[in-house]
Amino acid sequence: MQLSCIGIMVARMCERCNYAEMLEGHGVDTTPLREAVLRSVGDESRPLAAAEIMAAVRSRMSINKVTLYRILDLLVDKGLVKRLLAGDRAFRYGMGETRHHPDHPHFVCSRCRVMECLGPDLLPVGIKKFQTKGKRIIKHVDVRFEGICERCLKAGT
Amino acid sequence: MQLSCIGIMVARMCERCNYAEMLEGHGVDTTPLREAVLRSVGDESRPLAAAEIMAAVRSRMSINKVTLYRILDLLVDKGLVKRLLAGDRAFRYGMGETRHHPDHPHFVCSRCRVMECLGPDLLPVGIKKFQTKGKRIIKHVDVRFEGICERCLKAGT
DNA sequence: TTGGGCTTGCAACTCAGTTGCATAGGCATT
DNA sequence: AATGCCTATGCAACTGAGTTGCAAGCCCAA
Ligand SMILES: [Mn+2]
Ligand SMILES: [Mn+2]
Ligand SMILES: [Zn+2]
Ligand SMILES: [Zn+2]
Repeated sequence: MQLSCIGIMVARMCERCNYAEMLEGHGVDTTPLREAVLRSVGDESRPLAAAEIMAAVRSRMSINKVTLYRILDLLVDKGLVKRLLAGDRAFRYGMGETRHHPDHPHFVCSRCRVMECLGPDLLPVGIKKFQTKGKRIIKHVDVRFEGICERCLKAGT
Repeated sequence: MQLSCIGIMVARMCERCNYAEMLEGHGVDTTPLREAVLRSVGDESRPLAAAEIMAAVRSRMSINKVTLYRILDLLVDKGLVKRLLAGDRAFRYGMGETRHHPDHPHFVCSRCRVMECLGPDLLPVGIKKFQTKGKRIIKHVDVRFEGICERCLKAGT
């Protein structure tokens, strides 16, 4: 089923994800707030700042700022969510790697600071072979493209 | 002349850089503080946080926090210095690209958060070809390796 | 029913950087 | 010399994003 062909289903970005199930699968007890936070991240096509996640969760239920940050810490810690750097002082949060969501680079617009996901095919080759080089241990590689996004380009100067 | 063969010369990381000259060459009037900030960045082999730069400058002269941030903004704006992301909330500052300092990726230790420069040869190939792909304009690509540094490995658990 | 461990909330705090406004020097114009 | 303007610097107060400390509520086990 295509995402573009329907109305009510479009609300969920990833219809293959059962968020409660994902939580339990990673050893995290499900609570309404945890599920709502994970859903807010998973339903978006781009990584969100904490303030955006808070707004999304609050459109459905009430949540405190501290609780949100604690849930995000937990989800990042358990690998369900990935904390990303956009170049400003606010972290972005996107879904962690799974079979459906392979590792991929991101693009950040230096004008509006919106972050977008790029295809995994844009991950430059030759990255894996550095994992063992030198005396340091390399755990992961982060590739971030920066420039001007389509929306800002259209908006002109 | 090799960096490793001498005593007194070792203090300066880059003996090819005349910092006052670099400032003027980028259209920035030289002042003692600007030169000291640029020197503090250029003399280090790794990118520094603002607090570290402040300590380095203050070992030679007096500088206010706001002045430091304004000088860093200016140097970044003029391309003399590059603002880098380490994964915590503090930016790091390293020398901008020149003939002597080509673009290169960085490594950040997720335990101690120290950032190190890696050789330009570790820049994965195939990055340049994405510059024109899609409707967005890509200005630069940032590659960041993360893991455990040599010092933290030696220090054990 | 009592106690311990989670989960959440609220207030206060921290850290890194920013803003507003004042002061001081340099140079040109009168 | 006096005036005005422009730039560089300093000081105090502020901001935004995230953190800490502690209390309250809930669940289940003993
Ligand atoms: Mn992504
Ligand atoms: Mn570097
Ligand atoms: Zn944009
Ligand atoms: Zn380390």
